[in-house]
Amino acid sequence: MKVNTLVNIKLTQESGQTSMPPWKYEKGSFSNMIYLKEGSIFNNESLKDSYLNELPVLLKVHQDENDFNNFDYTSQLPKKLENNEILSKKDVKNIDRAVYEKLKWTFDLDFDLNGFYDFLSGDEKLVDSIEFCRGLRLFLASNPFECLISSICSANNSIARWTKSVDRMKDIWGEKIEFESGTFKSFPKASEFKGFYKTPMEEAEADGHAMELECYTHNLKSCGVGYRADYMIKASEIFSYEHDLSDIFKMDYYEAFELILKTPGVGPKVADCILLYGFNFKEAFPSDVWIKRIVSHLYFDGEDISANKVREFGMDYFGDYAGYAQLYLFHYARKSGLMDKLNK
DNA sequence: CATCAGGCCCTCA
DNA sequence: TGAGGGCCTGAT
Repeated sequence: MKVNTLVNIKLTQESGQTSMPPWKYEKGSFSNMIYLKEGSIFNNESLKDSYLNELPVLLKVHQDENDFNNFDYTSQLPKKLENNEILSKKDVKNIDRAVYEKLKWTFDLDFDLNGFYDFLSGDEKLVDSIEFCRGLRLFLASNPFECLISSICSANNSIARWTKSVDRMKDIWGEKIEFESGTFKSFPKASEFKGFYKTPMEEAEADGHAMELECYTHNLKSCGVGYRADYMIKASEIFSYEHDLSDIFKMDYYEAFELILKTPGVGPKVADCILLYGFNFKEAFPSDVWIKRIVSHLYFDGEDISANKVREFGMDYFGDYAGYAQLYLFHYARKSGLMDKLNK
């Protein structure tokens, strides 16, 4: 299927947004398994039972180099459904529609990017960012819990490290689903996550120390998350028992911010990342040290501004464009060489 | 080998 | 209510 919309898929995938690691990249296509949760997908009762209204689908997105005005996508059902003639025409149609909705969500395709560029054009400090970032969009979470853990993992960490950690968690604990194009793994649910071992020692004790300690690698520390393992376990407990993450979809920004900020390992910057990349709250302005440096340089004459002041400035100055402004400022600074200059 | 980046939590004014 | 030290890992 072809979609005609301005978007740079590769740039969006590789821009380090904490919704999830980049998808599997092969021969110019990005692939990922997503779950369709719409209860109305199936008419067929046996399918409803076997998948509890969560149907895994492989989504593959291809874009020709340097043509950012359109892209192609295909979807595949799991192998065990492939030659399943019980799928009615109506089921197939419902699945196709749900896939397209998920695709639009993932790359924020309904956002009026050219309207945003009109806004940037009115700010002489931002107008150059358009050419450096053309087609960059939000990369929205397929799975809010994965976004929560990714975001906690990203704190005081590098993009390369947190993406590797999250991929490793999927590899160890994810549900394995076979597709014609290969095997994919899901991100584990909060209710499973809260039972994971934190350290090799915990894992070894549960196993009666049957092997050398270094052989135990199915635990959070072995994923390279360090001291964040504690935060992640506590966060998964909170969102298994006390709160349902999807409740955040029903809240306004301020209520959601207060709630998510109470999660261990989640401070103001991570909270805004979760709300922006996980839940599409575009008024969030995640303020990390880079945004702090860039905003200080561009709008405060180099004066050292606290992260909290930067956040307030961004939300106030950019309003509903705050999230996109943050995304564009970061990548503009990265690509234009401004970052290297500010790092001195 | 040492040093450093990175945001949150905790302690102490 | 804000300043500052320590945390864990991987890159250099």
